[in-house]
Amino acid sequence: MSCETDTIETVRNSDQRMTPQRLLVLSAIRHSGEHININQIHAQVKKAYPIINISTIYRNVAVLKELRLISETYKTDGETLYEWIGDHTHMHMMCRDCNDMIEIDDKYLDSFKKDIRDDFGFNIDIDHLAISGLCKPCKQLEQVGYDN
Amino acid sequence: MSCETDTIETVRNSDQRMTPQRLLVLSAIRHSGEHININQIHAQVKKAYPIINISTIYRNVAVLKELRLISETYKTDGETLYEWIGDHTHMHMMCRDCNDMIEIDDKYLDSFKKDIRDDFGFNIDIDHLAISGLCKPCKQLEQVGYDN
DNA sequence: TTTGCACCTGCATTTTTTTGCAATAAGCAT
DNA sequence: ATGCTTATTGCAAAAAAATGCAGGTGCAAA
Repeated sequence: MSCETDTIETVRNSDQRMTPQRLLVLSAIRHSGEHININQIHAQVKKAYPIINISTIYRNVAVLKELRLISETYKTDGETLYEWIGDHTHMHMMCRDCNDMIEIDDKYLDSFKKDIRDDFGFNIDIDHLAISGLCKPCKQLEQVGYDN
Repeated sequence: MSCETDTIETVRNSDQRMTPQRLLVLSAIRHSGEHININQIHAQVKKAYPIINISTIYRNVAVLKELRLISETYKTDGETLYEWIGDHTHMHMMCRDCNDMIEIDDKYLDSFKKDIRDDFGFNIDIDHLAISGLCKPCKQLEQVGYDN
């Protein structure tokens, strides 16, 4: 896989080493459908490398996040999810009632980002935010007067 | 303080009770300058109520957050901060290099919120997000070719 | 290929956060 | 005021996450 090669280069070019453990963490995240949490990564990596320690997972995830190869999303219910940063960057909207998450293309942020850059000089990362709110169905339930 | 009265009503109207512990957590957050973390809340409450348990702080913070009296912000460096939700709602931009945080008025989100509501029916909360990015000074350093 | 240095790992330990449970107390109704 | 129901608390214990350290290992340079 050539994309794997890019990844390895990215890691090496930054004074970091590509260890088997790190590679496994990386591919667990990449090959999971979309979002994956620490325990799922651990379980996945264990299949190929049973003795790996959970702290190694934590530390590798921190490194990969730092390198911006993966994104970290704090769900509003507390869970932390990781995701491969591919080309279709997006953000997350999470419903505060049903906890459902929808993905929204980054293009919606374009003008917001521009305003912030113009007025504050702050350059927003197209990082993955879990923005909380009320999804359509829950909003409708609320309007019907059906409390919670 | 009449505002305190409103708060107490909010709590009572939702099947929750206003205990001395809860009130102290509430005012610790309210009277802190802006952001405050769990340990700071704990330390603050202890002054008036020395035997309070840290788990009580965690649980009260969760309740107050649920009631939307306080906001919870995950900084990109991992720290979790709490803040009283007053009238001047705002969001946070945190620099991924220097970790400095700036506050930005919610009005900047208005058109973004409208777009999301129109296209997805999702109603974004004016919650406090810590959006990561590069602040002006760090961006300039980067452009000078001064790595990290 | 070999060497050397700095990064990484696993393990043990500490710190932080969550949870179960019995006792307590808030606050509504009488 | 008093009693009753049930949320809340403190404590202990569990679970989750972070950290220190000594030995192992990637990998660039010789």
